[in-house]
Amino acid sequence: MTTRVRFAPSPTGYLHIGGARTALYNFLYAKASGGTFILRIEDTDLERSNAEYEKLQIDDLKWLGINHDEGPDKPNPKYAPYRQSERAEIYQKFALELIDKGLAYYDFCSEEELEEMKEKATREGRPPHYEGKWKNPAFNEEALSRLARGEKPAIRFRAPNKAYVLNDKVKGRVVYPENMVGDFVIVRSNGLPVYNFCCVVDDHLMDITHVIRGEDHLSNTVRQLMIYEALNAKVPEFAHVSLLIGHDRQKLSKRHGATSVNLYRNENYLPEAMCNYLTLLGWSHPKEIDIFDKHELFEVFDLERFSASPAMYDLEKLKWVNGQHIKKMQNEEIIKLVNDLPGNEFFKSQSHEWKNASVEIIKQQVHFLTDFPKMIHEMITNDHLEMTDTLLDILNWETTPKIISFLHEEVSKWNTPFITEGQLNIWMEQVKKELGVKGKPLFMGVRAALTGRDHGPELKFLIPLTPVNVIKKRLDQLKK
RNA sequence: GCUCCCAUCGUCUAGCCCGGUCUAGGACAUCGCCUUUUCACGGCGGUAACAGGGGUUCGAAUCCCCUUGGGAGUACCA
Repeated sequence: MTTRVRFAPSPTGYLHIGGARTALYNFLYAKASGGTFILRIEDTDLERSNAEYEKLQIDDLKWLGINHDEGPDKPNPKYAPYRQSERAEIYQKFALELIDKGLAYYDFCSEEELEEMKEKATREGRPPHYEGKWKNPAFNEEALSRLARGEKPAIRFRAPNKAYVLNDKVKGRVVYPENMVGDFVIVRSNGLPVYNFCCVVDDHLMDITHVIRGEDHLSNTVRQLMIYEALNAKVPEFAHVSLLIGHDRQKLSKRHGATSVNLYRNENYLPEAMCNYLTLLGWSHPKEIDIFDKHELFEVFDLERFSASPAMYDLEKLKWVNGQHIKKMQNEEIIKLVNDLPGNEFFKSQSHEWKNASVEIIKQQVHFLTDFPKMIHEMITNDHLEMTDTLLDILNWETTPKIISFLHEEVSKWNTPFITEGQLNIWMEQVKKELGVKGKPLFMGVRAALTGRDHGPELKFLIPLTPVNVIKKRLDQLKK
């Protein structure tokens, strides 16, 4: 039997970092085991679900390169549909079957009655389990007649009073003691089924073999085990991955800042870097390496190397990972991406040769794609002089004004758009011989004169990339 | 409250299942040095952890128990 795994988000918001991580783990496991990765939309909560969010989440997954083999947009007729809201009859049928078998029953209790029962139980120190009259089979007939009259009951599952054991791939052996949960609702009175029920029905019908999901579902799993049993369905393997937490060690949520994938997408983080970092939050590579592409994991990913404890989401390491991926990228690829960045007209207008040369030096020292335009502006196109103390100091050296005068004259004679490295060397020689300047005063003086800065990449790389008219403007200002 | 889960450097983690090879390894961050005209990158090095207490054992980060701390669940949410 081939492996079938699924990611089952609720379209109630943007794709969350934690969701992306779960999706990624499922995707990787499918790839590693030659299986199928399925996207299922859990939209039974009509009030909170929204078709727009479904689309946005799928977009974000696609951006991350987490591609599903089956889903609402790629249906396999054998398993479709993939939206729970479109599977109502299926759940209805299964629920009715459970009622027939006496494993579930209609519950006509009102919200108030339920609330009251719960309060009473808590007051008396009992677990707040359902104890309403409809649990009693003696009321079956009354239930049927009220149903015939058009009343709308919920359907409640009769929770067996016994212990359950789960052999979780991450948590190990988990024992749910008997009486841990009471009878729970599987179909609401409005006819819509509830998560714990449809999840099992779907996983069963879709032949899901491994359920990889967040640890927040671990307690709920006992309910699902009960339903698998009632349905006489094969129980899949479970892997409950630990949660992502914020700096306060609480479950990661909106108040921790940027927790939606689209935020990182908008800031031009590399999707491959995001995946890389997310993978590391709870899973470790057998060779202990920490920079890799998804496809490099297809061979080695497994369920055995998950950490059981929660992981703190930390931007610092993500920043570093992103930088590492930039260094790994081909210049051509970077050029394409940088070209599309906003506010980047200068870069776009340059020759391919120029782009390649600038990318080559800049990629060595940045962490983000957006640093490219920033660096280009800062080092190359900006003709505004920033008078730092260090720069002022350099300008006050007795040799510097001589260098400025000399270069001012030389550069003004220059009329091609760029200065060549060869020409720069000639000038350096001339300054050295004719003006008698060498060492630090030479390099810093020339740097100050040509760049108007006290820092930057090596001059021999930088100057051939800088337009002559920018250099001229800088020299004009310095001359005064 | 009850139930379940978790516990190694500030952070992510290796090691734990199959006790000795661990004076606990790697990575991020941090600090120092080297390289560089400067910054960055890079290289080298440093600081830094087995939550506490009991067992079991010749020997425990590794096995068991308790305590403490953290997390999740306890819905006609997912």
